[in-house]
Amino acid sequence: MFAQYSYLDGLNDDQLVAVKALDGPVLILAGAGTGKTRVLASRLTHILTVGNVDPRNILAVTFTNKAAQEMKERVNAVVGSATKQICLGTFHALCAKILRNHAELVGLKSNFSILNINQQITLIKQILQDLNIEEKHCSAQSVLGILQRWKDRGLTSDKIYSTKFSNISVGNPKQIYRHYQDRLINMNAVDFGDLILHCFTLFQTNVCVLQQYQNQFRYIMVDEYQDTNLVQYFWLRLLAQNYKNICCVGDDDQSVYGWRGAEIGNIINFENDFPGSKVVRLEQNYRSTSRILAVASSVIARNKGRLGKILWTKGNDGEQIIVRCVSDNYMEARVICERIKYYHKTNVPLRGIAVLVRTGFQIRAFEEQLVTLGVPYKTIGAARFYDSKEIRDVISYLQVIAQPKNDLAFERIINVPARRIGKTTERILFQYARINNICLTTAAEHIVQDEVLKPPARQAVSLLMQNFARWRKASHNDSLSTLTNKVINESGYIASLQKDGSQEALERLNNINELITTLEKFISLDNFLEHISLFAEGVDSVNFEQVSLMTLHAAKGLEFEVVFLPGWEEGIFPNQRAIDEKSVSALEEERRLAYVGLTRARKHVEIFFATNRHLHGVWRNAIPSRFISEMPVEHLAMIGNVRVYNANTIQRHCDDFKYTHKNKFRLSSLESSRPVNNSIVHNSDYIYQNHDIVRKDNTKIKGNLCTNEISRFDKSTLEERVFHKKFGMGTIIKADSKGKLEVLFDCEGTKKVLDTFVSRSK
DNA sequence: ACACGGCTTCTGATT
DNA sequence: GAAGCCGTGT
Repeated sequence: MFAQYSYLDGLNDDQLVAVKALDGPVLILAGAGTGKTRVLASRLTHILTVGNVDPRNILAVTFTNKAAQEMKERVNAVVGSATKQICLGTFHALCAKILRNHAELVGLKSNFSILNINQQITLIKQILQDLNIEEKHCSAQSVLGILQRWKDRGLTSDKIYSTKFSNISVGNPKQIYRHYQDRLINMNAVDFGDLILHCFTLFQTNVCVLQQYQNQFRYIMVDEYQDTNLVQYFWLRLLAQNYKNICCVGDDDQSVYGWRGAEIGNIINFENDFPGSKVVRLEQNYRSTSRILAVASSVIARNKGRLGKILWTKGNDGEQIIVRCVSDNYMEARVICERIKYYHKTNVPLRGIAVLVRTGFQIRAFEEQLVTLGVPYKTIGAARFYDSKEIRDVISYLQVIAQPKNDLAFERIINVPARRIGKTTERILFQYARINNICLTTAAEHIVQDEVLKPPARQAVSLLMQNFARWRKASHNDSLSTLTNKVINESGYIASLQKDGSQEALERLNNINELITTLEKFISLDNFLEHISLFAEGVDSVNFEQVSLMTLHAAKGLEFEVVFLPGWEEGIFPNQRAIDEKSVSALEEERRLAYVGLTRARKHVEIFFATNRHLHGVWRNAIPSRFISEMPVEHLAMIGNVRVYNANTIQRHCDDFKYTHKNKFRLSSLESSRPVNNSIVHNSDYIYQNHDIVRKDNTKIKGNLCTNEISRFDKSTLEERVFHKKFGMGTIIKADSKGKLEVLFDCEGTKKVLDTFVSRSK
């Protein structure tokens, strides 16, 4: 009966069921590569066509901007211009939109700022200082982490009764939370968690507003449901209460955002949460070879508490998965780039090749190697354009113009470039603002009328305020780029960089020019500021012939013909923190990431591990990831000196990691399991000399081979002679077990130095 | 007010 | 190995 609808062509039976089930709650369990996005887009089209629904009555929520973009494109291809009217976006973007319409109901103004992570940290630091809590006892970051987790669970500060989630030893987290929220409201600002939480509060406390949206959204679709957190679930449930037409799509095996508060329980319990729901499983895989599926399934099968799916394919067996052991991370980058060239020669387009890493910093080595080989690549999730200092500065100016209460932005640029507003003046200004409970801009405007400041300072502040008043006025008429040009010229920002004249300053000037070019794309200042708050990445360059370098997280939802998976070592992947947590759930999340990585590939997977890794400027040895031992050997091709450890051995080794302080762990007894020295000695590119690794080509001499020992110095080594690069020869007069030394230098007197900065004199 | 040096932290993923 | 923080010196 639907035969006339071309968007249904070629869907399999399960997919058809999923597309046609429009009414009531539906859960689509979509395994990797089972055509989920296609089903989602078809379903949206079906609602519009068969259901004859106005696009404005559809809410489509995704988790990432990338997914939102992709869905927009797919739906647009079928239904055209109506797509624009669908309420489609990430949770955060949609909530921000709703909040701006009703800001005053939660104590905000509609031009509120959205703080980025650094601003959040700065704010927490200020609050800790206000409350006389020393950061030694609780770092701003850990405090923020706790607040975020509370927000993820829908807990406003008045709902915090016990502090059992917290490991803060000093201070009262609830009190910090309250102060933090007060300051945010004062600054007319929110953080990421607030976007959802405020919106949820808005719905709870304003029935009329809630009803308005409940009535508007006749159909709700949620992508990546496994990644939603508790407050997002509450939010969805409120909105779906009226029509109950909610369709959630997800895969419990690809839930990898637990660290951000995602509740895998949301998807596991869907059938209980939404009574009368239908569940559809998509299990036919259209992407990978059966070997890849077998390996991926074998790994993920070790996880407990899955909903359970069995992926199958009509495709070929394909080739074995390659597991390659290399001596170190530099070699790893080199070999992978060689392999990229190899695949490229056999007619795999570069865009079909990806290197997927566990952590962002790994990307760099591949970038360097690809640059030297002249292979084009693109990175996703690496250092971002909007993060550079000069761009942040310019944005702060723009924020102060559009959001006068944004104290953090004001603080950032109050003396940038230097305009003789120093620490003293700043302090006076801050105190004035706090005492009178006003924002810095207002405080500055007041204070220049008084005699509080000495004339030079007063004049400097006055000039700045006049500038801002003028720019603010101009912002209503000028185009965004004209305004920005005014700001960077009249503030002296450009002049200070030109005066500097260094290579670095030139680069900064270039960056600013680039920013001004991108500004042309935005229709207003507000529009631009919203964009940079909610969208991590700029515009994706057209993905022509480029290799993709990205994190496993960023790769979710993508597919490639060839996938390289470097760094499969205990401590890297699974990540050390997941190992340290010693919880089953943390490791299971790592395992799901492995599953995501493996299932990105259509034809070829190559897994790498290095026996030595240069990390934090120090050489460390490593053992293969336990995930390698979880894969069926018959599907693997092992290359190099591969030594696979079984899970028990690994657990024992991991127990041997001992904390000495904070995050730095040291190895105590891995003597018997060091493939380390062998592979170095046998590797033709390196020479192993006196505990140092020296490259044969003499390019670099880096660190010690085994610096991960207990400090070389203690009480027994007092009086010993040491050499320091800066201070020369000296005698140890104090030493603790953690590597802190006090040395009496022959020429420089007594200095406190670290173990790692001195060498023993023979 | 600002430069400089010593030291610490980062590198756990994203909105 | 780099960026950022803090204390000290000018």
